[in-house]
Amino acid sequence: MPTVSSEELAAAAGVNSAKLRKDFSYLGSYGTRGVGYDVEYLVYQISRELGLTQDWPVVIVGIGNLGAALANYGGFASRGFRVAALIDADPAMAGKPVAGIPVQHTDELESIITDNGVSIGVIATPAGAAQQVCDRLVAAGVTSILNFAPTVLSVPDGVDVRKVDLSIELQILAFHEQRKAGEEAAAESAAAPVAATRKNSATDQGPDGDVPAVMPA
Amino acid sequence: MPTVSSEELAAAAGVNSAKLRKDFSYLGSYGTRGVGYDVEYLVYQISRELGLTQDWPVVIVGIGNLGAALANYGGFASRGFRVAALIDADPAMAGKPVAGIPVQHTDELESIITDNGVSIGVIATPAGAAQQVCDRLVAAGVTSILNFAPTVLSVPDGVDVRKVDLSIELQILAFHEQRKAGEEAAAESAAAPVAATRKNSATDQGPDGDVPAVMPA
DNA sequence: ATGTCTTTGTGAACGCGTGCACAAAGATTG
DNA sequence: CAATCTTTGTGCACGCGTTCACAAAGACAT
Repeated sequence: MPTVSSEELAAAAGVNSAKLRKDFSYLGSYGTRGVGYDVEYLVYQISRELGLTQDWPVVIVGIGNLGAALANYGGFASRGFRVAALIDADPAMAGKPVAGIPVQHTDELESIITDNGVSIGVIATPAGAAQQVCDRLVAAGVTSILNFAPTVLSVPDGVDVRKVDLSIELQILAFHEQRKAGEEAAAESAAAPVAATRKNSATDQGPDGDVPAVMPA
Repeated sequence: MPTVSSEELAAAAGVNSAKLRKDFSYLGSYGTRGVGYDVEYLVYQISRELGLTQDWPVVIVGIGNLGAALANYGGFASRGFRVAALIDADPAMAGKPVAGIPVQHTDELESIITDNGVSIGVIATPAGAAQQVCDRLVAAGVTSILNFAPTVLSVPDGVDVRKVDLSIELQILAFHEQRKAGEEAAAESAAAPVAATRKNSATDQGPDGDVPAVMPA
């Protein structure tokens, strides 16, 4: 039976092993003392907790470049997501297959949501159409929305919205880039250490961490 | 002179006003006691600190759906980014304009980087090509990379990488969706409160916050 | 000018999460 | 079966960031 110790996992993830054990303990006691964690069982338990073992039908609204990119993105299926439908307002798109799935017209939105029991919607429309699409999705029963349009959506209580701003990551890189340049001509401005930049781990390639808490766009 | 108080800003952002004032204080003393912060001046100071007042030439490598979507994305220009070039390995793409910018062949990569003084590169290639493209970008002088390919890139010290995984946000939504469903059939599993989900503010639509620290993909 | 009122900037206290350190548990060996 | 060794699960202490609370600063009214 293949196993891993918290120590090994912690080293790989660049975190403290005690923290990792404590985090796992919230999911239950899945480890064996003196041995470690059964890899397969652990993966299953974490997958289950994260909802990866369920099948999540999603609809993508707005099949432009971004919508098409999302439809083609392979990472969805492996994470338990199933693209139930692609929806676009352009009648010329209707019926045309993208990533093997025929695009349907916005008129069908409500029936698609209902018939497929969709609770997660992805908005990849232009900014102007986003709120309207959002309202229709919510009215049809969607309770989670992933928004790629550059607008803050307003939704009723009980509906989750996550906004993805593709330029924010670039901005963070530029921020670091600027600091790199600044260090060469170092110590030009005396004090003002600017919200201490903490580096989590050497292999940190993710969002979160290293971003100032308050910094409006 | 239009001004804002830390109290107003804090309310709008859903944070504590003292924290906001302390954060601002790291940038210097830009407020006036009894009045607040001069909006225009504050915006300028924050913009400058974040590097938004500089011009950042970027190259986008891999002009598929995603690359094209990025090239068309309006949010870049307004944040100080300038798409210096679009690069693709497909010779058939060469010369074809995307978002008004002609696509150039991978052969030109090094000269483009050098000639334009590009320090930030965006990788939107398939997973298989990403590391190779990354190596060439770095060799040519790029020191910050935004990676949309589903691969973890390895880079030398001094080079920043940020990986954007479009499915992670969906996964977070699915996680919450699952918990919503679980609450109805509540208290089925006794204890195990699972890493307490903290909600930052009522209007939180952003990444960060509300995500478990350790949770491998 | 003097007083009052508002809001900043920050020292100090509090609270929470992280990491330490160890007892308990179980595997493994003789 | 006893002894030893490894690794988990967790109580506790420390440290850091958030929040409180207030003195200082400046605007504005009288």
